[in-house]
Amino acid sequence: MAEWIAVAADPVGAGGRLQALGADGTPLSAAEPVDDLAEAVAVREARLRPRWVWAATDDLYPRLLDRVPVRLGRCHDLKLVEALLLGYEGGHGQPRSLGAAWARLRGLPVPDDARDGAADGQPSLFAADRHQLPPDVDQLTAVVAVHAEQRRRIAAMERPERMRLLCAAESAGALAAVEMARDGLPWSAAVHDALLTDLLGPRPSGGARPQELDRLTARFQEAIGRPVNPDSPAQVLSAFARAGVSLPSTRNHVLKDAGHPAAAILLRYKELSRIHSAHGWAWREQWVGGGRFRPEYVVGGVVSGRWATRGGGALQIPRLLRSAVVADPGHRLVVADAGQLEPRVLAAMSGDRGLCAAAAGGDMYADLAGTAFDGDRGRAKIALLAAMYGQTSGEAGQLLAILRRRFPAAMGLVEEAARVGEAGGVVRSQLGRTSPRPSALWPQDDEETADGASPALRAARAWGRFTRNFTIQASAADWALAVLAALRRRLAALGPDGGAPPRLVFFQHDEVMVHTPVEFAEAVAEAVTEAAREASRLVFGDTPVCFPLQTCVVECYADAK
DNA sequence: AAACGAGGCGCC
DNA sequence: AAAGGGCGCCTCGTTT
Repeated sequence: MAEWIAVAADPVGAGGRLQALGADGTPLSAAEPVDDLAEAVAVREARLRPRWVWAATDDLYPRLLDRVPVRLGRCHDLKLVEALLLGYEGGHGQPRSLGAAWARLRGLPVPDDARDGAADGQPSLFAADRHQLPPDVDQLTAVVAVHAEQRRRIAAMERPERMRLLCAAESAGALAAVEMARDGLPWSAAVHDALLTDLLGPRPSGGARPQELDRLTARFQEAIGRPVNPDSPAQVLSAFARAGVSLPSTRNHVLKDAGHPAAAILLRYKELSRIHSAHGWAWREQWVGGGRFRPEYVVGGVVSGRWATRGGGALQIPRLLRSAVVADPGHRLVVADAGQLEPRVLAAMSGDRGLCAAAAGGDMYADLAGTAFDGDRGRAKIALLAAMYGQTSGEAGQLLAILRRRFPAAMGLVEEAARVGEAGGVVRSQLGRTSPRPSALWPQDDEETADGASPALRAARAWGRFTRNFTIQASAADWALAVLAALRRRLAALGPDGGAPPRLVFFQHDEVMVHTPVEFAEAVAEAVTEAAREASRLVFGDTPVCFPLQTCVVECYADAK
């Protein structure tokens, strides 16, 4: 019956308290103590499918899952919502814990989030500490009060329905993040090992260096004529200088054009060295167990709404290693990737007629090339990326002039976002996620320099590029989160009771992966397509822009295209 | 010994 | 004319 139920876990033990809430957030009944919170939540989930209201998903949901294998449908994460609302209200960076929100509500001194368990990774002894609540404040009371206040704040906004959607999607993402961290990404140690051995030589014992890295180091030193450490950019630069090659840096694109035989060897060394140090045997020991790679996702870890990860570099799995991601026997991976998401977002947000027409089809860049760039798809792509990132150097400058002439509304949107940022203002995503303000130190000194670009001016322009990109990147994240939430709900409806249901196992900005028994694979692929359609309508409304989610069913991630 | 910024590169 | 946005994590080399 109750659509919303507030939850607080007891400081010690398995118990807690629940309280049903009405449509405006006010309690419908007295708080109900329960001995086994996880069991009580599971029972009510099955019966009522409410939206669970609690201090922080990353704190409570894992503890529930430790006791009962229940999957919850919906929640309202007070900490994540508080961060969204604070940002919207211009208060980025303020403490967002339950205790901080409570203190602001009551006009009390606001505790900082420094000892917030979720923030520093150090779980504190008592749940009350975790949420920064004073010892004399009842947690459930605070949950109910802060929740009601958050709903009031949302209702007062210009577009409350959009912020509600954003809060729901962010909270659903928090549920998914906990579940994905527990389920893990299928990872074949055998395939990974074969790959490493093939590239680096047999696994060295102790802390020894792999054969191939030693061999490449020796070859590089011979070619450059000095015993330099290839991992030291400073040593490498001076060695090249002594060999008569002056380089501005040791970056890949510089080395590619260095015109010295040692450069090619060094490039290969750097490629393999990175694999070894970032995703080698030591990495696997630390992050892979039981055939699963278990990273920890940090929802709300990026101001644009993208997720971050803690440990394991889950969002940087090298393409080279994707063959190690293999479905269990009898299972498949459904990999879905939103192609050209950001330019499509730009089209939908700006409503630019020409760009919308291009974004109605399957390959925007190709379409654009045909209408504005003499059939040159590569230039069309560079132009659009430059518009969204604020690039002006090289050929991008000319291409931007074409965009400005042909797609004035789209260019107007990103240029206005840049101007706002340069002036120290904030911009918002489609659903209302808000950019931070530039640091308080900015803009101060404005001493003119010879070329006219004072430090303050350069900083302002850099911030303009940030707000320009934020508008697009954060709106793309809005859409991706909405897809994730919609897909998660559809998957829950798919799975059998008791058996192994389809599971979300990976989410990376504009890409999702589901691990599923083979008999559900086609249904999962269908669910992905429907989730994309649903998210597009929810986030962008009635737009001609198409947001295709390319989906493929594979046994191995490397086979996804 | 630990902390930090810089340089660099993986992913989107 | 104007030096392309976001992240995590590695190593180096210096500072504390």
